[in-house]
Amino acid sequence: MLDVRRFRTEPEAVRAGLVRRGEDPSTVDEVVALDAESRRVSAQRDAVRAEVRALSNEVGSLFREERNEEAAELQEQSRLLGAEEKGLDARVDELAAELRHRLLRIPNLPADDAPDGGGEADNVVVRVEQYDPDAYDEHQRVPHWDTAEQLGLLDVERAVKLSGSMFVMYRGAGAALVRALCQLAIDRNVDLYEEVRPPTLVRTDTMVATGHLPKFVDEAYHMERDDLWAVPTAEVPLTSLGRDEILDEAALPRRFVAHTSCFRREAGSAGKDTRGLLRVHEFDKVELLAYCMPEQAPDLHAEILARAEGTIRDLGLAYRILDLCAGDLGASAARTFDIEVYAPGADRWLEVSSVSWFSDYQARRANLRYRPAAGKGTEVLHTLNGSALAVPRVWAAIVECYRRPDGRIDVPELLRPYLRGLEVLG
RNA sequence: GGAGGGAUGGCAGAGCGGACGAAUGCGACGGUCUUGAAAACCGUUGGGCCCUCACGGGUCCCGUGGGUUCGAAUCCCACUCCCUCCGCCA
Repeated sequence: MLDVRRFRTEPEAVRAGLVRRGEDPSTVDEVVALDAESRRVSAQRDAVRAEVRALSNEVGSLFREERNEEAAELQEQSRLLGAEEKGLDARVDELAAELRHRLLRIPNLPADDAPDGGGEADNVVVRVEQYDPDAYDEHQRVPHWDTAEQLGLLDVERAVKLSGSMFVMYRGAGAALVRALCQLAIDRNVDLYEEVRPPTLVRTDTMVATGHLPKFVDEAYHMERDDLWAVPTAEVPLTSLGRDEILDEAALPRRFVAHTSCFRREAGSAGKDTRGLLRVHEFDKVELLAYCMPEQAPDLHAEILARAEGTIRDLGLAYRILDLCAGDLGASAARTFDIEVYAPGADRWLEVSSVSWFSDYQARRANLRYRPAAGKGTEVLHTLNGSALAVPRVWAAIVECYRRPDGRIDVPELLRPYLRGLEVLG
């Protein structure tokens, strides 16, 4: 959520930011008007209320002095004011709710240095690593869904029997590989990041804090009976972990790493990327997330990117880094770098991590604050996050890249300790 | 799931219709004293919103939402959460 104050103090900047995203900037005027009206009415309400309080105190002391008639007179006066106050109060609530409703649906402003552009095609390729299009042999040009089914590592057919399309089941060494990848990603980050295992069913507030609600209701699984939502990423519980808390400056930055299942309905993407592991409803992911002061954010953004990238690099996969343009940024993000791995079998670049800086957008929704060591009062934190490792696509890229001429899969060096020394899958 | 009890400031804990943003204790911070520290003493010590360059002022917040009242932490209703006991259970 953007700070309403920005709408009053720099409406042009807000408008410009929304335009860069391709959003309709007319909401800015609506918010400005609502905000002005809301403050006007609440000031009025406060004044009336102050008078009622003063009168009531007066009534109290008059009764104590047994000057009952005078008291009764003031009582009547206060009653009338009370009625007026009630009306104003209702109006204040109404305006506040309306304002919040608007603000919750307005996306974050892109960072100044995020590239311009309207969509995917305008994203800037920052660099490409470990990729040589001519280096792949025929045996690596087999899609993972074929290889993995043949080797018994993946059982999509039975997963569909259990849960429907876009659910998958890993089996044997394939299941072990999932576990190995998660543990690898956690182990590489616990030096600095606190390991957390959060709940994966969360309340509505928790989903609202990260920006997944109300805008993206259709993307989320909802348990109606208990009014709980299945998290689409550990970002959701980790962001709310500190909700409504005030941290000391000395405690910052706070860093967390969490492995969770992630659930996504993938509404609107029916028929797209449906083969194998390209897009699934439920998957494992290890997420990195940090709370920090604004001035710490650039360094942390670089740090999280470096860590996510390091794991992919050390797994020996080809990848590239994209700087997302304003028009392609997620609603809550101010700046995002995507990491995409190259899958030679599917012959596609697969997004495996989105490393985002959310400025104070999520923190304001979550009411995440800190107390500066110097000065007084509280400030809103900044949040950042990125996938340390998202299993299905990395799993797929490994199966394709490391496929040997005999159709079996070499286990990347890095993962062998996590697979009891296993060198070949299948 | 059944039966009871509870929710107040950083923590502990009073208050149960009138001057209560809230006693008291602890903690924290500042000061006096001290070579330094401790002890003692004095003082300060929540957050949101609005107005103000500022000083300051107004208002809201005693789990949440509603109600009664001139006036609610205090009374009423609903909800949520927590604790204890019983049942069930990985």
